[in-house]
Amino acid sequence: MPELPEVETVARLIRPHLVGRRVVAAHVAWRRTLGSCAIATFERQVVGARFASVERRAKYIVMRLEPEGALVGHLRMTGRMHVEDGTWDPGKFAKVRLDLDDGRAFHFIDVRKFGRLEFVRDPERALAELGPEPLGEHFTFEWLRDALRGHRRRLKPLLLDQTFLAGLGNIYVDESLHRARLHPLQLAARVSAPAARALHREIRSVLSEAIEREGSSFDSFYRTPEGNPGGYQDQFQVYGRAGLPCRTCATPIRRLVVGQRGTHVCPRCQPAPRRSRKP
DNA sequence: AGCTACTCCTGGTAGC
DNA sequence: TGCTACCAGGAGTAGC
Repeated sequence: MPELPEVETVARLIRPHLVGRRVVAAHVAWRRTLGSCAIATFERQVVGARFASVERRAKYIVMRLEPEGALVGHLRMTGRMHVEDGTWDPGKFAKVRLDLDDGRAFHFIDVRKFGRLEFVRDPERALAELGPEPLGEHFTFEWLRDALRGHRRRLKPLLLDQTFLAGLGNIYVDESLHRARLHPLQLAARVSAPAARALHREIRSVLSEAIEREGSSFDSFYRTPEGNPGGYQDQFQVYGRAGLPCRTCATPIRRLVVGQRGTHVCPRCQPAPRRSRKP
């Protein structure tokens, strides 16, 4: 499912097709994609506006509009964005289409309908609760070490919390924890400084490598705006590899459930914390 | 504060 | 072949 590397890929690939373009018409096939906004209101706010920029913040795509406001998109599990010629058929899962002044069209497509494309007047305020960007300058080893100390939560739920750190999802948390040799149930406050340094390093390298490969595709859902699958799934060490040998030590990867999320660990590389709960 | 459970959704898959 | 049941999960919310 789209996490930071997938969303970054989408933003990079749609940006050159959108910036400078004006919206000449909007078609909404599923109202809830717009959040709480009525279709007529959305159309009034978007039609006639011009795309000023396309940026990623956490797992959101922020498309600033002139003269005001922004479209804030979230792909959730199965959302896709495309910019295609006007004759292109987005298929039966099309949710929103914005016709552009160059004859092309922006499409928001979503099988499971969890994705969102919302108009907001003030994107800074709408996204104010998010934590730091893992690839940004504020996410330093020192920040992570100190932030972990201040929490009594377990590592995995904490790293998935977008108000703590913004952009990681289930896949890249599992991959980062494995590479840092940390167990997902480890209490954050008990992570040593050297382990925090490893976690900081591995989060950044996992995300950077995944962006280089345009994200991960392991089912039919995530595709880039050009229709291509990502390439990072070939690098997975643990995610989706339950029962398969660890690529480091050959111990079979185990799957557990942490916070209702499928969680993948190597029991040897990532020793369980003392006094960990038994299932 | 931090946990669990539930909601929203539907294609894919396992089991019969 | 065709049915049913269940699974995946990002984020929001409710309740303990």
